[in-house]
Parts: sequence; structure tokens; C-alpha cells
Amino acid sequence: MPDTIHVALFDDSKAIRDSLGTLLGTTSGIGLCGCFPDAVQVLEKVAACKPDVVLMDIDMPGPLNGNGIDAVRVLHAERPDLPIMMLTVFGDEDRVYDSLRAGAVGYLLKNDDPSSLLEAIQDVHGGGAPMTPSIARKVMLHFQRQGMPKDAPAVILSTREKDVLQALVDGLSYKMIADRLDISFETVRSHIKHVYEKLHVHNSAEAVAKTLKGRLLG
Amino acid sequence: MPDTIHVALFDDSKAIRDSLGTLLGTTSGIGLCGCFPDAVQVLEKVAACKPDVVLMDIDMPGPLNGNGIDAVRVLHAERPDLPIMMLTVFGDEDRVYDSLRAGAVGYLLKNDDPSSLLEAIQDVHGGGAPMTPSIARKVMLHFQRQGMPKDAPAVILSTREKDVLQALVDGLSYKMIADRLDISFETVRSHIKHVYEKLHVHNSAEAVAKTLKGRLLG
DNA sequence: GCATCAATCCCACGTTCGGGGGAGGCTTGC
DNA sequence: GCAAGCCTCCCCCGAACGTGGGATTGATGC
Repeated sequence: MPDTIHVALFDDSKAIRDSLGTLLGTTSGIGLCGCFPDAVQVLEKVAACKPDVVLMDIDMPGPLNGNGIDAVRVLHAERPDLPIMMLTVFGDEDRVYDSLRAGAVGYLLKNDDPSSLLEAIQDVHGGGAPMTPSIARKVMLHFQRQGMPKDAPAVILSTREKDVLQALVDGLSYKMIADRLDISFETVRSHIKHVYEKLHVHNSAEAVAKTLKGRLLG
Repeated sequence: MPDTIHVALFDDSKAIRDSLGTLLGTTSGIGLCGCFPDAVQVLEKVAACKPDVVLMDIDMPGPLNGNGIDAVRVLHAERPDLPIMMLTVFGDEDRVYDSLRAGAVGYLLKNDDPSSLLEAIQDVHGGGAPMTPSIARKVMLHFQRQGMPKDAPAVILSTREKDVLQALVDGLSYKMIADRLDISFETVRSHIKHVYEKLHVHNSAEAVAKTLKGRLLG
């Protein structure tokens, strides 16, 4: 049966392993080729059972610092073409996001209904990346941030505006900026107000982040 | 009615405008605030009808080089917080992908059933980014491509301290950080106090700068 | 058992920011 | 000439921040 999708499952919860394992093992078109309570020596385990798709619990205790994300990093580095899907619970978006950065291609909720799970596995095996809109949005933000390689500068700052922005990046307070540039406190505020408008930000931290990530300054 | 989502629709097909417009106009919780056959002067049109969400046909003729993607670019540059969703047909993945690069946050198929459309609009308005697995996978590839070289941490932050620091980099206020991490405002302040001590900084701008320059976070 | 530390929460206090105005002088370009 | 943009300065005012003290719980380590 060449069109059977072989799945390896990593989860420290026996209940999950049992229920998910049974579901996967009894579904036509999908076969459970390995089932593990931890991800130590994940490379060896994967090499042994040769899965097409890996399901990895996002929250697994173990020597790999307490979750499955490091296992994803290791596995993805070694086997970049092997799709990994995270198992998680509702509301754990930050770690899902970290997992995606580590190399996972998607995730599914442990309490999704069976048909969704199977559909997601087929999506992944078929080259897709199932994710919810809110996760997708986080990915999009980072994706678009570097979307423009060498395009227009996008934001045009005046000389003085660049000066105060640089000073912000250097961690100076408004008062210290005024001193460095030898202008009044109010002028500093005025420039910063304009910078915030142009960058579409609302505080110094965001301005600095956008500046450094977008290389707005020399 | 503060909980009504105001939608602006751009599509050159009268049939689509009529059917979609009627659907949106008659759904409670959603209001059609503008409906246009082209995207010329898109900024003015949007400014006039003040939508919460923009629906943009991906394939619209006009002076803006033949599709709605340039309109997205223009609109997103000026109004980065205004979510734009593309209207497309099945199998048009490359242009959907281009749209996402241009700043759209999601897309929907013109022949999706009405409930999916409405759900997607609500997703987008709620900060999500609805997309299909195959589109998501394309995004993921580029997203993971720019894996960063990991240097020495130099400074050891606890898990929670990294969380709040990341939130600072994202431009959030203390209040918003408390909300994101589901902890109290005071706890956020406490964590940030410790982060500042460890990084030897005295404000958020400096902390963000040191973080991004030193690659202290994943 | 005890020390340590991370993580959570609280209070008080002054300082700093952020956003909303406005205004005058200056150069640049149409 | 006049609009537009930049640079400079000023006011008000509320919200947010930074720093100084605490406290409690739980896990970890010796």
C-alpha cells in the first residue's frame, strides 16, 4: 500500500497515545509506525520507524529542556523534508509559534474531532501547513517584515528625525537626547511624535524594534 | 453599534459585488460601508468609508497594473493595521502568495459558502489570518528560511523574562503584556525590573535595542 | 532541613511618555 | 508668491513607566 501515510507519535501522556494511536492505527490510509512517550534520541527513533509525518507533543518533559520544541529543532535540522506537526491544547499560541520557527509545519489541537486530525495529517503529507487564523497571523507578521529585500526604504525620515531615533536606539531619555543634540526637550518630543507617526508605532520600544529589524538607519 | 464590523468591498465584477454586498449588508454584526468596482485612489476611498476590514479582488483591471495586489501594497503601506483580505478563485495560489507578501493578511474563495466567508471576516477582524494549508506552507517555507545563527546567550534570562522581553520587542504596553501572558500587571513590572537589571538598561528602548543587537531571544 | 531562585503578586512615589493642540522662521519647488 | 516640508519651541494632561521597597509559593539543590 504505497499510499499509506506512516505516522510517528511522540507524547508523554498515555491517554493521548492510546486514543490517538488507536485512531491512527485503525484508519485506512494512515498507519502508526511508532509511538513514544518522550523525544530523547529522536533521530534514532525516527530513523528506526521511518515515518512520513511526525506528531510531536509540544509540552513534553525530558532532558531536552522541558518541551518538544527542541526535539523539533533537532529533527528538522537533520531531516528538513520530514513534516512535523505539533500536538497542543487550546490557547498555547506562543509555543505553537515557537514550534513553527523551530521547523514544524503545522499543528493540531488534542481535542479536535477525529476527522479534523486525519484531514490535517493528510494536508501535511500532501505538502500543506494546517494552522488556525490566529497562528497564521503571527507568522504573517514576521513574514511580511522581511518581505521586501531591497525595495524602497518605505519610510522617509528627515535628518533630525533619524538623529533622535538613533538616540532612542542608544537608550537615551528625551532629556538626554535634547542634551546630545543641543536642542530643547520640546523639540525632541516633536521629532519623536513625527517619527512615531511615520513608523506607525506608539512607544519607543516598538520604534526601536522596527528600526533595527527594518534597517532604517545607517 | 461598536461591535459591527464595517467592510469595504473592491471587485470589478458586478455580479460579485451584488451577491457579496447583499450577503454582507444583511448579516448582523457586519456592515458594508463601501463597495467599489476598482481600486483607483484606494486610499481616498478607504478614508471615506472607514472600514474595519477590506475585501479586495485579486484580479482587478485598472491603472494599477492589472490587479488588486498593487492596491494592497499602497493601502498596507499607509494603513498597516487595516486588515486586507483577498478575494480569489480556486487554484490561484501564486497570486495569493504575492498578495500576502504585499500585505494582505488572508484570503477567501469567491465560491466559498456564505458561513465560511463571514467566519473569515470575523477571523481577520479579530486579528487572525485565514488561509488554506497549502498557502500556509508556502509562507512557512520563507518564514523558516531565514533561520538565525545562534551565538552565545551572554545573559541568562528565565523563561518568563524572555516572554516579557519578547512582548516589549513587539511593542506591547505592560497592560497588554499582562493580558498576553495571562499574569497580573504587577508581575509584568516585576519581570521587567529583573530584565533591566540583568541587561543593565533603564528603559524599554534600550532593552529592545540590546535584545535585537545581541540576539538574546529566539 | 535549609538556602536559592523563579514566578507570582502588592504598594507608593516621582518621573517620563504619548498625543492633542499651536506657532514662527527657514528653505525648496512649482 | 505660496504651498510644503523641516526644524525649532511651547502648553496641557492623562497614561505609562522606572525604582524602591516588600510578600508568598513552589521547585531545585546541597
